[in-house]
Amino acid sequence: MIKKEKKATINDVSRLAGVSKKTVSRIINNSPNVRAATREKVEKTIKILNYSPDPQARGLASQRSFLLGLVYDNPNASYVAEFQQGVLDHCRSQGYELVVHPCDNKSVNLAGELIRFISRLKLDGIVILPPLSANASLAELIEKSGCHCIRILPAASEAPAQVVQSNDLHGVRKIAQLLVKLGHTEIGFIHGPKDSLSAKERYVGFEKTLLDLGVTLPQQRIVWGEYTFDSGVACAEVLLTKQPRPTAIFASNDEMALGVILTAANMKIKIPDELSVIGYDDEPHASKIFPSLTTVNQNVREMGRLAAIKLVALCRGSGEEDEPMEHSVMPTLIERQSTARVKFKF
Amino acid sequence: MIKKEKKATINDVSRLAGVSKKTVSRIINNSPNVRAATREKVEKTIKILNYSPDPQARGLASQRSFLLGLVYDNPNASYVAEFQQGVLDHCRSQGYELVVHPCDNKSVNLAGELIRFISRLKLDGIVILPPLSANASLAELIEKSGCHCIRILPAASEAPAQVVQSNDLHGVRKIAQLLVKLGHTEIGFIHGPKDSLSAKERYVGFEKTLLDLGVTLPQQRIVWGEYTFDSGVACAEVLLTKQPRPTAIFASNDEMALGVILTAANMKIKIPDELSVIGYDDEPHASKIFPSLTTVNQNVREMGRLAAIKLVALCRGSGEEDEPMEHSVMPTLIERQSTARVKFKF
DNA sequence: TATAAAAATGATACCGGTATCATTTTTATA
DNA sequence: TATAAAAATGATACCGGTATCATTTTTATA
Repeated sequence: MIKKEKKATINDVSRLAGVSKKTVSRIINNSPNVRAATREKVEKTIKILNYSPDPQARGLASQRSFLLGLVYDNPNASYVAEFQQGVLDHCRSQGYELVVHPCDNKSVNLAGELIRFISRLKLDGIVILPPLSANASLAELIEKSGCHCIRILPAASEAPAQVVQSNDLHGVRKIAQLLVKLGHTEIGFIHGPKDSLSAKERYVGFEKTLLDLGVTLPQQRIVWGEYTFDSGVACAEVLLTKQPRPTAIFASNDEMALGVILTAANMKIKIPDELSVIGYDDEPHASKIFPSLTTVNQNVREMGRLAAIKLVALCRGSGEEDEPMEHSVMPTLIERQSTARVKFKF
Repeated sequence: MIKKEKKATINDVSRLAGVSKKTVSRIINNSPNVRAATREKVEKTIKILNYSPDPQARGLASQRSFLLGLVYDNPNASYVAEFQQGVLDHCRSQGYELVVHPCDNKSVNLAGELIRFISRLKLDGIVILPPLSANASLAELIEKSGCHCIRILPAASEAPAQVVQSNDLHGVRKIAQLLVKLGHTEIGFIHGPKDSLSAKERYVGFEKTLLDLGVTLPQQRIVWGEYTFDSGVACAEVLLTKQPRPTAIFASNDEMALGVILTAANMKIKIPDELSVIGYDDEPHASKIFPSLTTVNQNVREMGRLAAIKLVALCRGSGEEDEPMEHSVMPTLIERQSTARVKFKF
């Protein structure tokens, strides 16, 4: 039962169908100007021979590859994995495969390296994840090299043409609303890294929404973290030792929120009775700790799917004329145990 | 400063170097029978033109692709991401790129789908992660289709030829030794899924080591989980309500151990004073919860690197003759806050 | 119905490498 | 030094598709 039957080629198909191989090629590529009868006949033959075109040959002849690249330097494995899954959700059914390419944001010749990667594999398109995606000139360079390029960015940051946005504004608005609804007025905020677009957007949106709801976020309640667990610990220590103590802390990502929870535990501060904590990202473990973490799910997989849809459309050269595509993904607030109505003030 | 200079081809190199393109090809592929002087001359020319061969053309002509595949159906994103990173550590410097291919273990025609994936892209080799890797006939089928294949498996399970092993035996031995050293004799064990090789190996090795150290693991202290958080919660409830209560629980993976920790917290059982908990995997959050989790790090990235080394060697056709390669990766026990010396008995 | 224009199809070169086998050059042997 | 064997190199076909442009067929118009 060895299935080592030789793969059918375009020549086999054209011979059996009684047409030229160029016609078969037209049908494979959905070119116009093929009679319906011819198309049907050839498609039947393709099915009979179980033919599928050789991507390498196709690529060599047409200077394409039917490969997409995923470029990232992201410490958050689950983010990358989920995104990757979303991309594959769409692109595999479209005949594209995905090549993953982690790289180093601090690398001296990142652009050169990426260009080489792209040209070596003749990638049809790539998706750049944050924080690499913040580098607009990098994306420009890549576009210039003839490779389509979708960047993942927070909502406010850029024109939506080659961008898929996570609507962080919406996410932090929900958070601010929740905290105010629960009666919190003394709120601490842990800011993300200075060069992070999402960090900035989360800050701006959070503060503005609070203000709209009549709550101020004073400077001494804002501390700067690095999106890491350790920085979360450090920031929490600062916030929780200042008097009066805040009754709630919003950390700009889950990683730092976990640091807050740990620090509170060490300081015997009860969550959520004495302190509400909110994160952002809904990492896999956010629901599996005690107390489980109230946070925002970015719907990363959906973002990946959207990015793939846009990218494949671009590669097919049909991006512009079609109806404008969805490009912003709404995050979802997820309430868990780490938030509660204010009981005391300090 | 647009760098749209046309990519140099093998013809450019051969012309400039004054040799035939077949000779250039020989040098690219490290073929024997090339004079040193010729090689040097051509290599200089390659450098001057910044030439690198087109993988598609190469693949089309030689029926290879210089692509490796990573096939998995693994719920643990960080495991996959780390492994992926390890593979790339090696294979990128060797001129190979990585195509990721998540798939569904329960899919009816998994084998067929994988074979199509491989033949479409003419993958040179693939790595299969657990639990898919347990399916020996799948691997055989793939080998038969002409694609090299490395499986990741627990140590005891198979001949090391096309296998990279995680030495779970070593890991659980360390765990048993730690628990006994801390004075535990009333130990609960949460078994992994029935069809999981690692689950079985962890159980067998753990029980045997305990026995060697004079501690028995009675049947009623063994409960069956599914490597999921929820099953960990359920198993913990069973173990912690039976009298006498165990003073320690080893859950076969971190996910379930987190369930134990949560359950203990809900039952007001203090960790580690009243209960020691150990997991397996060292997931990213194991160190970031309270109490932080004692567990075993599998050195997944190193396993990925090893798998890539073996796979690339196989693809080059040099797997057999060389010195036998390392094929078993030793895990590392990591002691954290969730384990302590026995204080009470129940 | 004849003819022009448009649509459908095909012949052939080509993408950039490697494989095969022939030829040339070098080295070893008589 | 002549000759045979081995090593190095090259000419050409080929991998399996697409692009270009020519040719054939169909449709629209006079």
